[in-house]
Amino acid sequence: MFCMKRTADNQSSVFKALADESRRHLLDKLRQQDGLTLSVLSRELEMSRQAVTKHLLILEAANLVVPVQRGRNKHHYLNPVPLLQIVDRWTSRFRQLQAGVLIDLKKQLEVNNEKQ
Amino acid sequence: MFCMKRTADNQSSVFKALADESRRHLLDKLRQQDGLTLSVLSRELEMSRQAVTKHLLILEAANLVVPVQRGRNKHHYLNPVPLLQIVDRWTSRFRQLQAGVLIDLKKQLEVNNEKQ
DNA sequence: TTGACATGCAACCATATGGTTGCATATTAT
DNA sequence: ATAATATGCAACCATATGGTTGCATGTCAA
Repeated sequence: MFCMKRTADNQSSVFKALADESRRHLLDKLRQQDGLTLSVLSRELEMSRQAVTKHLLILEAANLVVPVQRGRNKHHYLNPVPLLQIVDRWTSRFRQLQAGVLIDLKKQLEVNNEKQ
Repeated sequence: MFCMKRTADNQSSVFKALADESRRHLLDKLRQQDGLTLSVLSRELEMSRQAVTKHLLILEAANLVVPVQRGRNKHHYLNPVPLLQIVDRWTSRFRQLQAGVLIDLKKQLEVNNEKQ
């Protein structure tokens, strides 16, 4: 519930967050080791701290990463829920087409041959 | 096979293609009715033809849409395979975390309470 | 207390992106 | 043939984006 409240509406922010490869690397890093701090992330991913900050803000906006301030350290925790929501939604939307793909491809190939 | 050959490597193009809402609308439109032509898409989505062209080029680069030229018409067919590949990959990557989410959230809340 | 460490914030920059306009080309229909 | 239709192509524009630099603030440890 905590992690659902802000993600249901705007799948846009999630797609946008996932669009950048650096941010996907960040997610992967956090998946390997959760709760990493800003400076650690910037060190290990060989990115400037400020760049990491900007990426993390976008990931936080998509609720994919939850920041926890502890003292002077900012820890980052992964929240897979928005990702899985998106995935489930788009899967159900397109899974049905999978069966029809072969037929479609057939159609396309016929048309292609027709033209060549 | 036909639809797999170019998508295995660069998930980047797929993420990029999905990042824009207009392109997601295009995919939805094609999901509703496959094989639509460029001008029809631009009419029904109330976008300029040139804008649609650019979006379709990006979708084609991600192999999410397959164009078929027939006479003076360019028909567009949906290919759900790259999407489902991405989805499966990222699902398997993050599904395992879903079980641990509650524990993580607990940890976060404890830390939050500790600070307040 | 004081210096090292972790982060926040704002300005700046180069490039990418989404979109438009104008013109050229190719195909269909009358 | 000729006009209407469908698309391609290139230049241009405003804004978004990813990234940097410099400085300020806040926290921990000696």
